[in-house]
Amino acid sequence: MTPDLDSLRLLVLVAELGSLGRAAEELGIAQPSASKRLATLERRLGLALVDRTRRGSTLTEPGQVVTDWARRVLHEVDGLLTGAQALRERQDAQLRVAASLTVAEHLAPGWLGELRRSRPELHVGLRVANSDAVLDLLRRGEVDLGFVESPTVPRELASRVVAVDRLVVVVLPEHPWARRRRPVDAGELAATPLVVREPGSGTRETLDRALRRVTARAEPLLELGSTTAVRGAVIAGAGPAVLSELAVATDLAEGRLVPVEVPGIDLRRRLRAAWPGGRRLVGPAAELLAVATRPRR
Amino acid sequence: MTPDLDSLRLLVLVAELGSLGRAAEELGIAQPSASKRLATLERRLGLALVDRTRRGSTLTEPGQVVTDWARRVLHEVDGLLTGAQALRERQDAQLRVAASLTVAEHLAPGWLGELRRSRPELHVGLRVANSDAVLDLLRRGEVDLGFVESPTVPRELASRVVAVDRLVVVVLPEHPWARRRRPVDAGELAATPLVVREPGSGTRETLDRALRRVTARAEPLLELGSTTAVRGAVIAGAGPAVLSELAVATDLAEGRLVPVEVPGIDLRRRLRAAWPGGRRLVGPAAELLAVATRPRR
DNA sequence: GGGAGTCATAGCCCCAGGGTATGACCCGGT
DNA sequence: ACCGGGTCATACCCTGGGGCTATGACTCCC
Repeated sequence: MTPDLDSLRLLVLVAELGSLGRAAEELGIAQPSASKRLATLERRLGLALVDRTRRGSTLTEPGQVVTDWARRVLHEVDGLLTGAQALRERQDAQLRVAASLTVAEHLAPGWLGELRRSRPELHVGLRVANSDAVLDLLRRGEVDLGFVESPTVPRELASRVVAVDRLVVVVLPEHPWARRRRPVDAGELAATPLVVREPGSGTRETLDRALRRVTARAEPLLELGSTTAVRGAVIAGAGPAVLSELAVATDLAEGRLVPVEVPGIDLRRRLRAAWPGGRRLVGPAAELLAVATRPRR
Repeated sequence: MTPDLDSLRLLVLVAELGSLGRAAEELGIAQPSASKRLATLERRLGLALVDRTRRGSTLTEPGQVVTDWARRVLHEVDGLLTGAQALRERQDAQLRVAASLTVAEHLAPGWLGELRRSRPELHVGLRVANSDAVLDLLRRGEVDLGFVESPTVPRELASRVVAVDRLVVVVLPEHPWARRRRPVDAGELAATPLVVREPGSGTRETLDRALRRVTARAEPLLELGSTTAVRGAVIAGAGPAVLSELAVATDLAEGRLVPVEVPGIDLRRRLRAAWPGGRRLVGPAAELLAVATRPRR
């Protein structure tokens, strides 16, 4: 029922090389194996994906679409694999990186993948820790570059903003806030019981700081220990929540969750790279920093 | 080396249920199988992902990150699977949909997945065709709802804008346009050889229309027959290109490509839903339309 | 009419991953 | 103190998917 990733890889290669045999060679398997593999993939999906002619194979019209979907799957898989490799080599690597959870989950795989495109031989080690622990690792010289989401970094470390994460208020599409014309204001948000992260988490702190001025704060509806738990509660219909835009980007894109604008409060959160000493970064660390600070949308 | 998808699914379930045995039950396999599976996944990735205690299993710190990455992979896989199912059932389904390639590749899987959340039993069939062919299918009554990217629809069909796709000029981060302060203007864009789609494609038409006023048009650098081919050429360093924002969203997010602002020209393209007759949509078609037109970012 | 290219089929073999049976351990209740 | 209910791991067997080689069918081009 579920296709396996190697078959998807094969499909993409066939699409790019135009020949089953050459795709097989690229994958390091024999041509008949590839032939059989592709046949079972087609059988599993119930779709004819490639037209086999005597002079090469081209995608059918459903094959084109499926191949594009397969590329997206493989892109995520590659992120997982490079991320896992970096986690595995966290101690002895040429470039040792530490990142807070938000950065590690959403940004680091992309950066590492991008870095590997230009420096395939570079071994990068990744450690995940909360922002304070990342700063500690930097001070003790156990990592070369860190990514934190805390608003300040101690003065013995150099730092630079690499991205701005925005917290967004999200509700289900059925929720009254999703349709409302008049925007929700800060007072109303504060007076509404929300699904939130536990106190002490970066997300919660940013929210509390943004609502500091507002006096009438409602009790939280639910306090949960992870971003995915909060997201799950919202989708299950618990109520509105405040979450990192990075964490709900695909939910927003697909309309599963709806963002609610709340004018007048600042829910932005700066994600920073930090490194030891006042000295200029050189070598691999500088390259990763360059990748992370590239201009975006 | 590459993990298989069922193991990733198992990992996510363990994370959500807190118990290996319950996850196994959910997957319909025996507990020892799940135990072994998870062990081999950990061996393959070289990471301890879950802490097994005598009263349940919880994720380790690397396990949390990997699980989140796994969720992203599975999300894409689910899109592929629902998409493939819809393609397979394109003829006899309760709701027959036709979509242009752009919509089918980037938007349809999400919509269908979302629709299936509320209506699990609904069979949806999907056909992929260019915009003109979609309109034909609608006129002949072979589909109930269509999605096109053409600027107009014939008056015997009803329609509604569901999304706006923006074409963006993209270059590699090394390209001079990526760093430049002074924006690129329409004349300069038109005078620069670009990697573009072939004449007749929707993307090319939108670009040509936007640059219609400009007299000095350079010859294309390359004309390629698919969006992915164009994207590949840009990444390989061929030169600037104009591509749908939907197609390069992840490239932009990860800094692999850099968008170049070109003030003064309109590269937007409206994606529309269309359906037969002046009558109001009812039933499944109306539900899908509602999903597709939900407010976004 | 070969030669170079495509892909499919046949037959063999191996191991990954499934299942059952069972053991080790922890915890809580009686 | 002990037993029952919960956790997960190990041992063992067996099946099937997917790898390989050898070969055939076919096309196109020179």
